[in-house]
Amino acid sequence: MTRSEENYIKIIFHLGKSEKKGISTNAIAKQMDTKPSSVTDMVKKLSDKGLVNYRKYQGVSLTPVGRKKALSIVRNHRLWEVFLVEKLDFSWDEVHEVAEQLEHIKSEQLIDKLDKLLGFPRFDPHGDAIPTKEGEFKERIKQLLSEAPLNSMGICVGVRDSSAPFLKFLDKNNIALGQTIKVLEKEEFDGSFIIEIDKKKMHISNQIASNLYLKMDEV
Amino acid sequence: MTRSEENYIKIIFHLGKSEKKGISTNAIAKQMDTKPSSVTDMVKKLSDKGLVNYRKYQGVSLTPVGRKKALSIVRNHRLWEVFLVEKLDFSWDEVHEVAEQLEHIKSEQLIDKLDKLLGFPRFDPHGDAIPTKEGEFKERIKQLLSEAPLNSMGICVGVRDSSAPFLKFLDKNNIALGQTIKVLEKEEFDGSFIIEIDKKKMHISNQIASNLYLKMDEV
DNA sequence: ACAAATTTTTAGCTTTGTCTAAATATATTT
DNA sequence: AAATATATTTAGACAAAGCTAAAAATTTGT
Repeated sequence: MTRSEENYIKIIFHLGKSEKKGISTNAIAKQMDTKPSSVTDMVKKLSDKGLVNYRKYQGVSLTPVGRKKALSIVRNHRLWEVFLVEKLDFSWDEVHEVAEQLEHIKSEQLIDKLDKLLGFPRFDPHGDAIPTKEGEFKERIKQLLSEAPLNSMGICVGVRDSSAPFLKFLDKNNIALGQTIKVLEKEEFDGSFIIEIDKKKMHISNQIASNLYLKMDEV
Repeated sequence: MTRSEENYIKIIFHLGKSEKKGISTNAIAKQMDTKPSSVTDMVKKLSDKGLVNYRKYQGVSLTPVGRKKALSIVRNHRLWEVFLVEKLDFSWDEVHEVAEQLEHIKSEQLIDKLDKLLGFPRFDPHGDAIPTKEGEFKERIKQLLSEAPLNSMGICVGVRDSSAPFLKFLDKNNIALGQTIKVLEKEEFDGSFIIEIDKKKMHISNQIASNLYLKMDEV
């Protein structure tokens, strides 16, 4: 598989998660930053190779083989992201571009050993699940902390209110993107929560909880 | 610079170390595993870009800019080799192929941080010097331990006699490829040596010393 | 249901890096 | 120094992956 083929497969995979029907060449073109006509060409090639299902004008979807391949690329990408953040002190938002290159390195041994070095992580720095070597993959959902089930765990991935006072509050309380948060209790009276961050319990109001996005395990 | 251009520059650099005159397209073709005619095409392009000096039928050499670029690629390659051996437990002889891919990843920040993670190593697992970020580079020479100057240090990189008894002897005495060896004393009477390995002194006969290759610093 | 708008595909061209076969320079031998 | 051998370059072609412009299919609006 060429690098370009791998990129197409990866993007079709990501688009396919939200869309149940065939993915349009237009949508792919937008993501790949290329023209729809180029996509048509490539999609035909991928179809000939048995990686996607394609019928003219009807959009594209991955075959089981294509999906397996896509999962492997996503696995590489996310493992490298963990490496960059954990071992090389990249920050959260600097890793994507580099991981985009590293994901194409071809060596099964390399990925196995990298996985081991990192302690077999299950999630990347953005809170997204890392597919296993065998291709198991359980997507995590982004949701508001206030809507998360009790006793669930997740990673803080974003804010709804990005006003200065709110961000200041988060900073003061050591709540940062990428942090693991466990939802312990909900007080029905005022909708406030008790959560655990860094092995410390803390109490947050409903207003805070309704403005923090987490990536939670499906429970 | 494309990946292919980088590979040409790298190979011209390596060939240029032994050869003082222009490098022939034939020699490059052999190393690149391609045809001389393809080399001619590429070499013209590199010449247009100011990376090599080229006159028809007269061979090729790197310009200062080309050399700088080559050193950067060699630096990447060797740093990745150190990473693979030190951090991922690759063995000595498994690293080249993977490093060949990793060397082309484009991110200055990545290499800086990798360098730091590895503790700013000066030599790769094969005992070859790693060019500095600034492009300083002092080549190491492979020579027999028996011919190394006193008080010099080097890395064991090969054997001249590869018979089973010799290899067995090395194994028994914990002398392995990749090991750092310091030459302490030479006994003129029988040509034997006192060397230091792993902070322990040991005595070896001239016969052993004349069959071990080291990469030594130029002194 | 039919015209208009949009999406998708086709056809033909470009660039990069390669190849083969033929032509031309250089090197070697006698 | 001429003849032969070897090395190098040129010319023309090809595959990959992209583009533009035009044609065809699908979807939308009335």
